[in-house]
Amino acid sequence: MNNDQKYQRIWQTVQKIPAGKVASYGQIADLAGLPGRARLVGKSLGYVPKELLVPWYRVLRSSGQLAFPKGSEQSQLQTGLLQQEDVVVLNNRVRLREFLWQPDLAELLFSLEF
DNA sequence: GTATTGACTTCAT
DNA sequence: AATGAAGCCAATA
Repeated sequence: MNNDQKYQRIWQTVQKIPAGKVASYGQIADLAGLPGRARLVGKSLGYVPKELLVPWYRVLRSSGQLAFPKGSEQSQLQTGLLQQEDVVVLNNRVRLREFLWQPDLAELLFSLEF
């Protein structure tokens, strides 16, 4: 399996995150069938083609922290996009107890059909 | 080949 | 709660 395919799977998986919810890099890696590859997920989100419409901003660290430093250009953009869908971002962090995406696995894996 | 890098995660302070 | 070390692993160089 080549890189493009891995990236495609990651992007597809990220597209399944519903508006108003967030997921962690590691979680997306697992769901995409690439366990242990959290860092690859981050990398691939930097490569999303602009015409593809992947909600990269719904992906955060396992701690709920945004991946970018507080106050950075990117973190501000991400915060804005999340707040547009009523996700509360406080101090560069999202409350996972409230906003973490918890998909039905059987349904999700079927809908992905790798 | 080896070495470094990183939109990460976990565990121990 | 915050910080840092160690672990992680594919992609690059």
